[in-house]
Amino acid sequence: MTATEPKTHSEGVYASLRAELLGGTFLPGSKLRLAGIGTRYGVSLSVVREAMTRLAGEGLVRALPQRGFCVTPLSVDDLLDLTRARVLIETSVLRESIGQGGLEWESAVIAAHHTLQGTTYTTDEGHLGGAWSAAHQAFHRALLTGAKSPRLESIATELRDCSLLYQHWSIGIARDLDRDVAAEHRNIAELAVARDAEGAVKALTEHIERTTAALLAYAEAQTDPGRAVGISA
Amino acid sequence: MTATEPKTHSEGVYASLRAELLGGTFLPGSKLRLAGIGTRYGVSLSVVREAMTRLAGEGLVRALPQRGFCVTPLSVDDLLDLTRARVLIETSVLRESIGQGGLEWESAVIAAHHTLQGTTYTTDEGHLGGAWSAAHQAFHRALLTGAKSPRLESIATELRDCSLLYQHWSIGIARDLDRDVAAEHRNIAELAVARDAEGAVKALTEHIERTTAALLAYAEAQTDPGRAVGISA
DNA sequence: TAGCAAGAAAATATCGATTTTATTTAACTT
DNA sequence: AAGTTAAATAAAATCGATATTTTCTTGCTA
Repeated sequence: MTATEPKTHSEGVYASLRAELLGGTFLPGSKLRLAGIGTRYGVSLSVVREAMTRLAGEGLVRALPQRGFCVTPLSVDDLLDLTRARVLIETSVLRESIGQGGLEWESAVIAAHHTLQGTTYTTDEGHLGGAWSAAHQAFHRALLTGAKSPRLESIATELRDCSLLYQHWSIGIARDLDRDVAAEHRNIAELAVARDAEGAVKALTEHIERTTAALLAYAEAQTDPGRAVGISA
Repeated sequence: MTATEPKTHSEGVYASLRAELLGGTFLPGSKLRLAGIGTRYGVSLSVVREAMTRLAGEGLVRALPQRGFCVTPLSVDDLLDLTRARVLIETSVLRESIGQGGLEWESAVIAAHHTLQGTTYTTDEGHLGGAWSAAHQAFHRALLTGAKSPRLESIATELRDCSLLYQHWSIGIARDLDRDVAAEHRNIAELAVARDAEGAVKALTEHIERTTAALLAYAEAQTDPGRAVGISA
């Protein structure tokens, strides 16, 4: 394991909580009681609060003044906005990445793709595997590293993390796309390394939008019980 | 005044501290002692810490594990990256804004521009006026509201706020650009409202890059004492 | 005098308790 | 029985104090 020892207690709780959130442990919109989390991690309220504040800044959690924190509630509107933002930013950065990336960038992309390919998609319980999620994020991140823009990279990553919150509530349909997704990734990687900017951008756009479309279809299938899976109309 | 009463103590300190930071009160890179700020605002360390954590999330402050917080240090590299990110995002959003904005958007742009025009650029002491800064940010924000994308708007605003940190350390040269800046704003507003997307994008790009160029020239003029104004090579 | 080490001082990170605010429950009115 | 108010409970926000860690100071050594 490459788990760097957290310098501070708060940092550790932040990281763990973040992993839980991105792992789909909590129901979207559900309340996060500070005391409970504090005792669970064996720390004081202060450190939970600090971790929460940080997560709120990233948009994974929402702060409700005088009412604590809750997991960011999902909505169709936000999913559409999020998708739009992701497409706009990730494609722009990918274009620059392809234009400026060197050999080390190509290698990173190929390596990340290889790792992704070799990682199982779901766990036994049918949930998104943590390892796959990590590899997936790493792959998309690698695509953008050629642009050498820390700011843009981190913005893109943050948005991608947010959209991960949505993906844990649709694993049913996601399974149907299993084969497609792998092909899409291979396609994107190949086009990027071949320096076909427009092709890669198109493939990435479709990749992102296809996921959203699947999520929307799933949300719609839940005619009324949108609440049940945490997606409010 | 439209100053909404802060729901929570922490919120109030956060807002005040934020205003101070964007107002150029502190030297970039300087240490922010929690105890001092706490007593100054008459609150406990906890609330200062929470405010700081939030500001760190926005990039206005930097958290140094076990060593507290400092104002985000400035660097030429970061300024270049920041500019690049701003140009990329702001122009993309502006394009969409011009494409989708309705009459209410046009009105908002015109109103914001009018306010900006009527606001004094600097204070007596030669510092950037708080009122002008606010009007300036509001104008640039108004330009993007037509896109109707909360996420993209807030990302753009956050980046613009970060770049504001740089602008307080170059007011000397900024004065030379006084007339130009006003003309640039008028130009951008007119092109946007006239739905000349490409023209507006070009004008906005130049506007942003011109400011950066001025800052870089200023930084370079400070041959050695980059440290003195908080800009490290 | 420069460099290092030990001790003192200061500052941060964390805790446990208090105060304040929201939420639930229960009693009461119409 | 529905709605409303009031007490009781639970939770969050804040505080003041303690434990750690860093930073500064001072005295020593080469």
